[in-house]
Amino acid sequence: MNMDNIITDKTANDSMESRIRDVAQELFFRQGFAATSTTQIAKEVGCTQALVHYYYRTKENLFRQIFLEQIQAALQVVGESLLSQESFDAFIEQAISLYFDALTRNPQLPFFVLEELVNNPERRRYLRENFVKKPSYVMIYMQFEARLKHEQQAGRIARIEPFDLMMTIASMTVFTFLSLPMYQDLLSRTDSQVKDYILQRKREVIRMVKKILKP
Amino acid sequence: MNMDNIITDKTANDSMESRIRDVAQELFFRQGFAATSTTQIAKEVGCTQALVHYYYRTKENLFRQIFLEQIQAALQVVGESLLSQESFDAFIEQAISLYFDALTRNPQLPFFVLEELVNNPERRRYLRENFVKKPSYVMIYMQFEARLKHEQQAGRIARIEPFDLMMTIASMTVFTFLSLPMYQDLLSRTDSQVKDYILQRKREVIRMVKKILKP
DNA sequence: ATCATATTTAATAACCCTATTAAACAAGGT
DNA sequence: ACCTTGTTTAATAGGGTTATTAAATATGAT
Repeated sequence: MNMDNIITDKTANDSMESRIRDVAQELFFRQGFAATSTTQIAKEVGCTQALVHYYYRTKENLFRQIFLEQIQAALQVVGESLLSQESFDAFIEQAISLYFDALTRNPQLPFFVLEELVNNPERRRYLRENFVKKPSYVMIYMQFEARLKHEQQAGRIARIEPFDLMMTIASMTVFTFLSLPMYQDLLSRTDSQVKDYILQRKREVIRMVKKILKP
Repeated sequence: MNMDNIITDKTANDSMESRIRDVAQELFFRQGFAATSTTQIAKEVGCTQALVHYYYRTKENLFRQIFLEQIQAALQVVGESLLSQESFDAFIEQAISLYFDALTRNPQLPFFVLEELVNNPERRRYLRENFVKKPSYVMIYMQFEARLKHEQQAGRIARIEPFDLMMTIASMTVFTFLSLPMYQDLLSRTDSQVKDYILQRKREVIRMVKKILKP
């Protein structure tokens, strides 16, 4: 592998290594870990299956790399939203909007993460070791908690546990995208109708959360 | 297969056929379709793998049977909750409570249904043909819609689209259980703590939905 | 006791899967 | 031109997978 390569943006790089990574990601997203084979990945890339193993040695390895990157990117969005210095209401609005936009760009992400965490204790352990323990991620939550408590003491918003607020926002955001294939298919919606639906749902979620937060 | 069998309750019946079904359900729930093999099912039942195919011919067949039963049972709960003749607020409270209780008894159900519907267009088509079209299920939704509109015209609750209200309740209920393994594992909670958490979350969801519905 | 019917097993065909190995091929440096 | 290093392929070991088949075993009815 050429480590002198100036281009480090993996998505822009079209080397075999990154093409395998990209195709693998797409297939893991669509089908999950168990239903995706290295043979299928190779076929879709247009190389031999041995090459997939040459670069990543095992399927589990390839998966983990993608998995961590995705989780990291997702947590990044959550972290950034907390940097807002505006009023709490504006911050909540901005945060929800940011989540919706991030997931609109990557609608399969919630399911991908869920699938591999729900029925895989080993991966949850891996996640706990690599992220939840990390001070930076603990800090993000504590910051959110402090800010909420502060607003409550000032009487500007209603009493609600920080964890409950977080879960409520996560629920409504994530579930919108989890149920999207059902929405589209069962109600026979076009892609453009789905886009409108997401925007409309975003507005509605913001409205509802604001109402919940009213003192 | 003995069709004269008086016992029709499948869970109480310990014939090989139903034992296979029960074990298969447990494994499909825990691991999903792709990660579960008929060999594993047979091993857990204590019979040969050929027997699994003798009764159900294909793995897909066995899966579908379980899948339909579960969806049917889930929709049953939704339907029943609408029979309530109490005030709208009481009805909402009762409905959410019912969903939470149903899922507490069967916490893997949301993920099981999701897993197989999200990345399987073929199963979504199957579901649409078998359920969404059925007049009884259309009726359930229309009943809910009519009742909500009626309350709104009377000025007793705030303006909100029936679909949005339904999605909101579904989001918060379903997501609680989807995220349960993460909650338990990442925060190192005991089973009893998890139980308390579910109850607490149920109360909170009811409280929030009521607040959203306030005029 | 016999016979039909239902249940269960052993054996196997015909795959597909992961991972490794050795050999072929490219490209750049000297 | 040659050698080194990195890339890619063909071949294959050693599994596991679904599904079918024929043969063995139970069960119940007559």
